Amino acid sequence: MEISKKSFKPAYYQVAEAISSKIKNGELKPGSMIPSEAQLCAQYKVSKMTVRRGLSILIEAGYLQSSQGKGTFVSRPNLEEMVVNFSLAGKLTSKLLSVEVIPAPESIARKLGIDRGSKVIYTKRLLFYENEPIIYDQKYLPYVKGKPILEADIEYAELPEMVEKHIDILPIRSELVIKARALNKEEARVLEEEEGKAVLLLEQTVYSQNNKPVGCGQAICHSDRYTLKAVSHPF
Amino acid sequence: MEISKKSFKPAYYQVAEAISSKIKNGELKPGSMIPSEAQLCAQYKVSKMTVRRGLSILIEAGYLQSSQGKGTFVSRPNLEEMVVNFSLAGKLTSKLLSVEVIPAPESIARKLGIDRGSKVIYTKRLLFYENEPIIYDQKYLPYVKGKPILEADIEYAELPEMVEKHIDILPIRSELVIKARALNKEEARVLEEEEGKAVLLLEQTVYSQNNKPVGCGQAICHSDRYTLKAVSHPF
DNA sequence: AAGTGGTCTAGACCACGAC
DNA sequence: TCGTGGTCTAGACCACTTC
Repeated sequence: MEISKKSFKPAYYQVAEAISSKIKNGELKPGSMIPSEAQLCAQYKVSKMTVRRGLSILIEAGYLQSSQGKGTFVSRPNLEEMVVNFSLAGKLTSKLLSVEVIPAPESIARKLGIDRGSKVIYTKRLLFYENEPIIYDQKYLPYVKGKPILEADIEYAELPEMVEKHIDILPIRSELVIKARALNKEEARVLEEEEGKAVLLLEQTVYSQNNKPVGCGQAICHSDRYTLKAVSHPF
Repeated sequence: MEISKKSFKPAYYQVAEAISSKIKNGELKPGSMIPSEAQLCAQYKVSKMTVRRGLSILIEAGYLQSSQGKGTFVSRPNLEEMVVNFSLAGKLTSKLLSVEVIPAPESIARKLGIDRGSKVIYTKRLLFYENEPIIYDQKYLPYVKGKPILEADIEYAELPEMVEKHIDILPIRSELVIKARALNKEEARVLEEEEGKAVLLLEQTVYSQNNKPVGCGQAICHSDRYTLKAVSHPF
């Protein structure tokens, strides 16, 4: 009825488009039930697997919700779950300020689940955009004896990459806590900004397979020059 | 070979688990190619569609990457894309401070793509956690004549919901800009906090089908009592 | 030509909900 | 019992990459 087999778009995608456009233009309203899979198969002349694959796209995007035995229903698109792309690098240039092996401060030891005073690698980086300092980035990871650290590897590396290289563990999960805070004296000096200025603070922790923290870091972001953006999961 | 048909977990899920555990324990290393779909079918004694469905889970989570004609390869899990659940409500209680129809201030008119001075609905809310004010929430949406606003609807409504009810447009996309800022006098009074204190500022804009902005808002978050959390897309 | 991933089918069977 | 979504199959065909 509606699906063109000659199109470059696959059939399942066309099904998703057809239904989502009916939602967007109001033909299908939130709360209402859409035609059953069997009906959609007949209507679009495609197989059940194809219909289901199309629907699954819209389900994931939050446009639809289905429950076994009842049917598939239109829901409001999920605009509360948003994706933030937390990549400090990209267009920024990077300058490595220092790399040290130090005894873990209390707060870091707690975060990493290690003994206070255990040795950790502590790196400081400054990230620039067009020669202006934007982000002051500090990372901590457990120090493993006999694993030398190459400064060249650190300058542009993100936390997960450093963990993989220097602890030889593949991080598989990451958490980010987003806060606001006032700049302290040292941070202000590094970021060329006034002390006490409000800045974004991004605290990242990465975890290994066993849910053990294997690295953490904080990024202090000059708030006039950098903002985080998040977007709802689109279709 | 590995898949139990009696398990409560569907076969495709077991395939995903089997492969992801091989990645996590290092048996399959980033960069390396995994067995072809045909081989996996033979190994696990399941059909191609089932294998592919399992793989697609890991592809979406960033563990795998496949390219037509070449193969499917292990990649580092994507830890840069993180999901932040931006729901102000939930366990918070809400108090509506005011609802007004006002001429749009310059900044809001620009955000909403309307003429400066056009009428907008302006709502102010205060959100509490255990009787402490946490978030000062302000919203703006175009005023539509003849669409009365029920205060009861606003007290707990989020922006997309308000837009849907009062402009009769279903918002399908949302953007969030996350900043840090110092509290001004009015905000400090409302949040019972000192003026100049650093706070998180969440600026949300919601869009209609045609990518037209149909509402915006800002949430000022008491930073000692509230932090945003984001997590990497897990499997 | 051979091997890879990508799409699609027609139908089977199951689990669940409403009647 | 019937209609719904959820899983799975065996095989077909296509598009792309490599040799």
